[in-house]
Amino acid sequence: MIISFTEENYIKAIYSLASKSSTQDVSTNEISNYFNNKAASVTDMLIRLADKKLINYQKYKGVTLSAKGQKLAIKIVRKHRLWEVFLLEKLNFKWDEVHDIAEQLEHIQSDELIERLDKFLGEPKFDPHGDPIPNSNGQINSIKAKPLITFTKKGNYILMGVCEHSKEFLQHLTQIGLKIGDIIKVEDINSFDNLYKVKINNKHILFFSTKVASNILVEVSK
Amino acid sequence: MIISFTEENYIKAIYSLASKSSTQDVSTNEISNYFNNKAASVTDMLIRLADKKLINYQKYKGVTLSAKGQKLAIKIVRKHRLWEVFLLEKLNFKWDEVHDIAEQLEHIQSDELIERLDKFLGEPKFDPHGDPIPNSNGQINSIKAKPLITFTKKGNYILMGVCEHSKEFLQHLTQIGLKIGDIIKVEDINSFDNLYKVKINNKHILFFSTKVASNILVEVSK
DNA sequence: TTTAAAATTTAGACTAACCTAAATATTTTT
DNA sequence: AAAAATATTTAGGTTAGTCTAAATTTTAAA
Repeated sequence: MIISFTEENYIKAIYSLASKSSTQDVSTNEISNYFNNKAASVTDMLIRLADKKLINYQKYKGVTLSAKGQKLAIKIVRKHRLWEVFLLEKLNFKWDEVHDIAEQLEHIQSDELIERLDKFLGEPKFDPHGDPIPNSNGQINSIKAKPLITFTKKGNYILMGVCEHSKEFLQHLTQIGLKIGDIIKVEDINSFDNLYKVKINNKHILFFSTKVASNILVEVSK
Repeated sequence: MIISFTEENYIKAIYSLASKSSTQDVSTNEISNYFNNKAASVTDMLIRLADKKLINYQKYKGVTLSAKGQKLAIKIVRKHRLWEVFLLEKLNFKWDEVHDIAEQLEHIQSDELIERLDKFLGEPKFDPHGDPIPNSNGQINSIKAKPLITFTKKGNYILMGVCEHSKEFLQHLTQIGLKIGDIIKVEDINSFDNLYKVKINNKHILFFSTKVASNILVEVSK
């Protein structure tokens, strides 16, 4: 069965929206907001995706991915994240530059290519933003890291990833000198404005806004 | 200006047909044979490509690429050949496997990506089939190699490339133990059936049919 | 040089993926 | 529970890229 570029993007969007939202079903409006297109266009596509058995769709009730759709979504995510690693590690792109190119590369059709790329990169487990890379069976390491803001105690944390993936946010982190793997020592959390006073890699002091603190994923350092 | 995947393929086809044919203009029929589609579909597309100033088109007279179209074609060829090198050298694909995947990869849009890929690969001058890789300015090293069949004298030649790019032909060459760079010593050319008796790398004897001899590109070895 | 054959274009139709406007369902508010 | 607001679908239209069938132009042959 031929699945178009556009259909793949819808499947990925549904997967991503479902994982972010608390409810099971993804609504037509959520999808049209995601793509900045019209709800009518989304309905059109949902009918097509349902015909192809990629989603479970009931009029007015929203959609969930079928087993087949789920498998496809995870495969696309795997490809996207592997290509991001390639672009960063091999071609020296920056972590805020890799997403857009990987958006294109993820649609290349060749199972052999994915597996060889995976081996070439040394079977990485995480992409440059700290997101886990599904294995070839579609299994995904669930990440233990949580947003820094959920921690209210002083101590040492390690930066494991980000929730927010926008260029602007990633560039901001780079600009203040933060990267994945950095040790973040929380020295103080201001009780009035919730500002985090932290020391990075035992070197320089920074202050994290709640916006930063809620969008970086950390683990407690041992 | 947005140029679609399909439009790019037409530009590439016109480029390739023009370089193979003796006449200047490429006809509608040649293009429809190339794509195994209908002449009417081609006419439709030619009108669109002419609107975009990518080709010079006159009803019933065939087409040539405009300067803009030429530039685009060469860029696509550059991408295609660089990706082929990547697939062979880095991912260990065989030379008969790289074409189909490169057909997809050549449409990825990112000038930065091409230049970084080029550097990563060590700025290769030829692809796995011996075809020259255009540089970033669109200049192409013209190849001096000629089909073995054009040589009628005994002596030493080096296999520089192939004219025929089909999987079947490439697999045949691999199967008889021939690869680019091999030394071909022509020991005899049969005057009756034109069979070439050759010795490869001073080791094993082979016989080349005229089909093989006319589809491999060689240079005289010094 | 007129006729026959081949090549090419035009006309009209189809699908994918989008759109707008109108109709219908669902949810929220009063 | 009726009215208002919001969400969703339906109906009908658009463009890119394809098709078939018919018309036209060019080329080759008699």
